[in-house]
Amino acid sequence: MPEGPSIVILKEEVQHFTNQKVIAAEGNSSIDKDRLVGQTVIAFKSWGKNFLICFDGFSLRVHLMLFGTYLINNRKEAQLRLGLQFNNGELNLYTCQIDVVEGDINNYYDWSADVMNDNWNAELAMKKLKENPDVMVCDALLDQEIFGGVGNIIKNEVLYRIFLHPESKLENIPKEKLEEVISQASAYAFDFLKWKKENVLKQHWLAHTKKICLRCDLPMHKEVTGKKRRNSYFCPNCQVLY
DNA sequence: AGTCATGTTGACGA
DNA sequence: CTCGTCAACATGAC
Repeated sequence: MPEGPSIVILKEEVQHFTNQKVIAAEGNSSIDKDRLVGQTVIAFKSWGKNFLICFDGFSLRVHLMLFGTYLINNRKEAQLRLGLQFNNGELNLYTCQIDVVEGDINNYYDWSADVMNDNWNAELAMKKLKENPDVMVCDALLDQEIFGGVGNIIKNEVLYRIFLHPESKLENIPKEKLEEVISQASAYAFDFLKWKKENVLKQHWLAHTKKICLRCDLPMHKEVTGKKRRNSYFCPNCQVLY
């Protein structure tokens, strides 16, 4: 579910509920569900891995974390976190974190930091990378303040694509290579989106979960890297450590 | 069947 | 105070 492109898909799949009024709201979420009833959805948005349901004066911020799922016009046995009923169907959210954001959502999110947003700003990302010289690139890619929407799969695939070792420190990486980190973070997110829609995402993975490097035939390394302690799949032969 | 994982936060201790 | 570490949450794919 949870990387940025999956949230973009969710947003697209619920577009027919835009301008619809909430008829009923249920589920075990601790937010005030009564407040939602009678409210009209103004827009569905996404910021990185956050799915946003915008009403007049407030929004719901939904984060699917690692195991979050949703069903449209369908239900399952699992505990319902939040279900919204509309006249033309229902949206059911499971295993997610939901908060209320008061006021204008634009005051909470910088759209230029979301790699899939129309306002994504590569120059700003470069500025942030320069401000963190001692950070490893594997951590930088997962930093939602810099690359909103990038998750562990995108991280691993981007680094493999550009022949860059996950433990390279930003200050040691040549400027041209840093530019590739930034451009591919966004480019791969859109490839991910396309492949996921076609249900062929996994077969396009070149690094993530792979045991052998398809470029040099040597074993891939699976190793927890960086301060964020996430698994990196990489080829120590092909991916340069700066 | 057991293992692992597309994520994040907060508590705790050094 | 700050840093690192770890538990916690909860589900589905292989």
